[in-house]
Amino acid sequence: MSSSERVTSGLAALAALLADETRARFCLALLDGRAWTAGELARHAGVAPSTASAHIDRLVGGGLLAEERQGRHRYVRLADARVAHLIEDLAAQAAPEHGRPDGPPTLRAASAAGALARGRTCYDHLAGRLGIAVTEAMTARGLLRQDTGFALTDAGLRWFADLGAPLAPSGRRPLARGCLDWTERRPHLAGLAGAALCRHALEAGWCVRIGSARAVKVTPEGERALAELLGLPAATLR
Amino acid sequence: MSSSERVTSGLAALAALLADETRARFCLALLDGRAWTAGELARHAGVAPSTASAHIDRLVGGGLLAEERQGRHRYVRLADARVAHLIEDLAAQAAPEHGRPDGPPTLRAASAAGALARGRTCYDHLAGRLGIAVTEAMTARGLLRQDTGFALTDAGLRWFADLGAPLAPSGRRPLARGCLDWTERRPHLAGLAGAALCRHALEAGWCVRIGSARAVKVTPEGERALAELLGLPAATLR
DNA sequence: GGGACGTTTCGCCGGATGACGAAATCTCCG
DNA sequence: CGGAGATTTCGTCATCCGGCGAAACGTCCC
Repeated sequence: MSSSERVTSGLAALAALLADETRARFCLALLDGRAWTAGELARHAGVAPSTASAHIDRLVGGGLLAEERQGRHRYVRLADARVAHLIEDLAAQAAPEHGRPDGPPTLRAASAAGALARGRTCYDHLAGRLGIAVTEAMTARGLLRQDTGFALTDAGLRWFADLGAPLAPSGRRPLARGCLDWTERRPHLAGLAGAALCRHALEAGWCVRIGSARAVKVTPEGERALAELLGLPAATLR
Repeated sequence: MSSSERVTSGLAALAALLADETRARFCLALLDGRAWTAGELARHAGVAPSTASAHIDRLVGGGLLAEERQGRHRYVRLADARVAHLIEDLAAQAAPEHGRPDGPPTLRAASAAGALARGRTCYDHLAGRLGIAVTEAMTARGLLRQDTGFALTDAGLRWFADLGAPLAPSGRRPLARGCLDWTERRPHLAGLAGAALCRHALEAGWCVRIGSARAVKVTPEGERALAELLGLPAATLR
């Protein structure tokens, strides 16, 4: 009983951390995987610095955020991939049903900005249309198996090695896992492989971050590489 | 902006549902996968029926619970497997670090009640030592692959078919997924396959529920079956 | 040294929320 | 029909919590 007692209050306490709009906004912003300063978060959420400070205290205390102090700055980021995944899951569950009416918005999107794939990062891996497209292409090529769960195949392991980003099982984080995309409603590749792919994509110039949000856009080189390595038609990303 | 606005409030609202101890207790109780009446939940949590009623309203309204009214009873259960998984994930994250001191408790447990495996159900699949043992045995036998993610192998698919519980991909729920066990700190089999296995185990008399909690114990027939089908030594479950 | 800047501490205020009990509803069953 | 039991509605109360601004504290840089 006392044990179940602890689990109950632990769950409630953890949920309480995310139950406030300001703290929720902080966490969603931090899903970009980078470290933000306390002041940046305060401005982002539109609250006073003192208010933000107290919130950050609670989030750090609750183990959701990790902090690193540098001089007069207080940098915070999500504690680890597991926390990031948890927040993504919650956001996915909370996402409005968004039955997308295929009216003007779709048409406008189709005719819009050239090489812009509606992609974004989700903590440390690719998400959005781009993330889904890559994940589907890998599945179609037999690099990833989604029919019986979510795992890389041996061919998938080789593919990463050939890419120059060999995957080494490390710690508790799984090599591959599906992360439900809350805009596309389908899983995209997460886990160590997802992180490695995203890192490689940014380093190799396949895509670049745009703005301060989590958005990324595919570069021409990226289109070529994805077409060659995964058979992804450039049109898919536009 | 308005979109990110909605996501933020959605996340906060969802978290707020679980941020109350009483509601958290309800949800954890409902993890046994069965339907409880409003009164049962009220007694379980030690609150007045009127209080419980209001909480259930909110949980149902938030989509976490599904209700079914039968006469003067109001039955509620978790809305679906996804909600159950979310709650398990949160509980796992919130679980105290539980560095288990291997003193008396372990010794006592080792010498205790004969054929009692410390198993339990997690919504609709097996968890605890039993769930882990089964998952590990399936992995060792090549029925499940955990090194590159978490997925059944083709041999695993056949194993379920041979068992008389063929798996048919259905809807959005994945065939196999890892569910982090918050007492064992390792993933056990969840998803459709986990549910099928648990259902089969209960129907075939491999294990029976004990008490009103989520605990299950393995029967002698269960020991025989698990030894034969998975090479699980009976001692593992004791 | 001194000013600018980022962060924190403190005290206070107003709104939100969970708890209860009493009484009203509703359903079942004798 | 009428009583028993399950659930809900309503009014009330106490508490908690997030917000702010002012002032203090540290660090950086001129």
